[in-house]
Amino acid sequence: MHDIFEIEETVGKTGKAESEAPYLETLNTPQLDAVETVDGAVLVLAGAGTGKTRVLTTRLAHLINSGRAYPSQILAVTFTNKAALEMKERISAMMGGVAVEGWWLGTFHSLAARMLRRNADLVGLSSNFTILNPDDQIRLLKQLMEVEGVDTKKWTPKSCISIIDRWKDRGLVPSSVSNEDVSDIADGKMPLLYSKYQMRMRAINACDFGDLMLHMITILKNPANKAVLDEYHQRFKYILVDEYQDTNVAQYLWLRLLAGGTGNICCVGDDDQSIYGWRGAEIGNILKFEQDFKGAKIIRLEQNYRSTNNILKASGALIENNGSRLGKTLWSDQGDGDKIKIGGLWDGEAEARWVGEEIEQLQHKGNALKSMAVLVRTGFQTREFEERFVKLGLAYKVIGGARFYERMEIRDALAYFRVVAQRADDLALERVINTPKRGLGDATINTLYSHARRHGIPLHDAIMDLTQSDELRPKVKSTLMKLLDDFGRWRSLMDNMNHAELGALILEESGYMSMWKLDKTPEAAGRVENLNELIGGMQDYDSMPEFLEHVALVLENQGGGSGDFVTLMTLHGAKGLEFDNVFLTGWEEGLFPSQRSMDEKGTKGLEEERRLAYVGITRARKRVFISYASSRRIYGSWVSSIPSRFVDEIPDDLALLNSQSGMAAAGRSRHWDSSGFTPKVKTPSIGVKVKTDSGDVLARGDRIFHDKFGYGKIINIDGHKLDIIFEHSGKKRVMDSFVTKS
DNA sequence: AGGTGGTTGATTTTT
DNA sequence: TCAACCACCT
Repeated sequence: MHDIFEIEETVGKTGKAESEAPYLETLNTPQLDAVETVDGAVLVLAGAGTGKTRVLTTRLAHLINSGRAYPSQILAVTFTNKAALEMKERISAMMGGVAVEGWWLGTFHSLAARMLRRNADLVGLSSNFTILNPDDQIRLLKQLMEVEGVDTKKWTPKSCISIIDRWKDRGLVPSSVSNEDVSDIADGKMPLLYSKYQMRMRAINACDFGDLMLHMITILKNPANKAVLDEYHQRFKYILVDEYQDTNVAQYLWLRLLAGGTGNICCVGDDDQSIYGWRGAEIGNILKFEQDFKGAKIIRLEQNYRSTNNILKASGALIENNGSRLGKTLWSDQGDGDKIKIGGLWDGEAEARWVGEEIEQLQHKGNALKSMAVLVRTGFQTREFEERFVKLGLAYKVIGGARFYERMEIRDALAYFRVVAQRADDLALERVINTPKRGLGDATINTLYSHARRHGIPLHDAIMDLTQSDELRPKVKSTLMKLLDDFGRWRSLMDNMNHAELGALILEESGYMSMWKLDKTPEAAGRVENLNELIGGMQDYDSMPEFLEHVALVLENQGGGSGDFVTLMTLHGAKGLEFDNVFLTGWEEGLFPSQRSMDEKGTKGLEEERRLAYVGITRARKRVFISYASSRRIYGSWVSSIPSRFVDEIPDDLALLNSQSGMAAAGRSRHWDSSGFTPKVKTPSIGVKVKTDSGDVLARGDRIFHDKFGYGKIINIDGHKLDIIFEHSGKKRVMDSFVTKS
C-alpha cells in the first residue's frame, strides 16, 4: 500500500552486539543501548534518518524474545495508523511471521477507544458509543450556538470547536477550564458551550477524538476507579511511544497514568521535528521528559543513514537558530555529496519552470520521477507546479486532498449504518432523515430537535414520542413511522445477517442507492461505483461495529498506486518520508515562515516554521533544491516578498545560488553557472500609485490608517483595491476609500 | 425544492 | 482568484 514511498527508516550497520540474538547484530552502539535499556524511563532522541523505527521494533521484539514480557503485556503507541501498520509488519517479519492481532499496538486513539469501550459506563456512556468526525462536531456545536443565541457569523462554529478541541488536548474538562482561558469569543460563552456540548454528546452516546483520551484520563485518575487503573498497571509491564514530540498534554497524562505501575516507559522522538503545535502538540512534553519521569535516561541517535553530509550540515546550521532544543548533531559516513542549489526567481511561474527544468535534467541523468518530491508550505502552491508539469508532460501526483471516506455518498451511506448500529446517533440520523427526499423539511426537523433538546433525549427517541402524539401532520407522521420501522428492522438483522449484505440491503431498501442510479448528473455513476466499493470493502471486517470503528479511526491509504511520478505535497505531509531529490519551494518571508504563524505565536511560531524547514531538508538523500520567487499571485492579488530568512540560514559554503537577473540575491557570494536561466521579459503588472476620492495619493510602501484594521503598510495596489499588511490583523485587501495616509 | 447572485474569507492535518 | 455559503427568489 505504501510501495511508492520508502518509509522513514534506514538500517544500522556497525553493530557490536554482545548478545547472541541475531536481530541485535545490525545495530550501532547507541541503537543497541536504546534496545537493551529496558527498565525505567528512557527517551530516545532519534534524529531524522537515524533508524528510529528500527529501534522501536527491535526493542519490542527484544522484550518478548528475552522473556521479559508477553506481547499482551506491552503497550506500543504510535501517532498514525500508517506508523502502527508499519510496526506490525516489521515485528511480524522480525519474529518469523507471528500474528500481531490482539496486541496492544496501535494509535493513541484506537487504543484509548479500546479501553473506553470496556469502561464506558464509568463516564456515562454505553460501550457502543459513536465516534464523531469533525464535521459532526461542528454541526452539533452550531446547533448549540444557535440555541444559546451566539452569532455564528461573527464566531464560526469551526473556530469555536477548535477552542474546545485545544482544551481537550490540554486535558481540560468543562469544570477545569479556568478564567484565563476565557476570551470574548462567542460572547464569552465558550465554557458554557463546552459544557452543553459535552452534555449533548453524552445524551447521544457519542465521543469526539479528544474525548477518547479525555474520558480515559477522567476514569483512570478517579480514586473510585482504582481497580481499573490497577488492572492496567498489572497488564502493561512495558510502554513504548513513537513520535513523542507530537503528543499533547492529554496524551502525556494518559501515558503517565498508565506508566505509574512499573515505570517502564520508552519514548522515541525528535524535538527538532515537532511541527504540530497548532493542533495541540506540546513540544514541552519531550523537552521536560527528564523532569516528568524521574531518573530518565536519554539516548541520542546521531548517526544518519539517509543523507549526505552537506544536507546534514545545512539542516543542522538552520535548526541551530532555534532556542529551546535538546540538541544533537547528525553525521553520516556517506561523504559530502552535492551542494544545495538555490534558485531565486521572478515569480511563481518562473519558479515552476525552474523546478520543471531541474526535474528533466535529473531524469536525463537516470533518476526516476518517483525519486523526486516537490514540497510546498500550503496547498494552493501546488497549482502552479501542476500546470507546468502538465505542459511538460511530467507525470505527477498530488498527495493529500479529498479522501474516500469524506465523499458525500460515502458519508451518507455510513450515516445509515451508524443509526442502525447506534440509534442515538443524532448527527447521522439528521444527515439521512431526508436523503433521499421524503418530504421532511426544516420545519419538521426543528420541531423534532426542540423536543429532543427540551427532554435531553436523542432525536430518535424524540421521533418515537412525537409519532405517538398529534403534533405532526399525518403525512409527516407516517413517513417518520415508516423510517423508524425500517431502522428497527435493519437493526434486528444485524446479529444474524452478514454485515456487508446488510449494508447493501439498507442502501437498497432506503432508496438511497436508487436515488443515485436514477440521477443523471455526470458524477452519479461514480458515486454508485463508490458505494459498491464501500460494500465490497466491508467484507474485510468481522462485523458492522468493527467496520464503523475502522472508518472512524483509520485514515485512508493515501498515495497508493504504482508508476513513476513526481510527488507533490505539503511539508507536513512529507514528514516520515524520504526521497533522493527534494525541491523546497516558496521560501519567502510571509509564506514560509508563514506570517500567520508568526503573528499568532510569535517566536514559538517562527521556531515551529523553522522545524518545518528542517523536516523538509532532512527528507533528502542526495539533493536539495530551494527556490523563492520575488512576487507571486496569492488569492488573486500580487504579493512581493523578500527571500525567506531560512535561505540565509543555510551556510554559504554548502550552497550554490542563482537568481534571475535584476533580482536581489539572498546570499552574497554563492553563484553557480547562470546558463540555466533565461531572463524573464515580462514583469508582473503591479500598480504603484493610486489617487483616492479624497485626494490622497497612496503609493506602495506607504504606512496608512484604516478605520477597522488600524495601521498597516501598503504592499500592492490594484486599481482602487489595496493589499495591506496590517500590524494587528495581517494581510487584507481593502478599498482605498477606507484608508488614510498616516 | 432548486437555482442564483452576492458576500466572505482563505495555512499546515491526524485521529 | 475562487469556492463555499447564505439569503432570497422562482
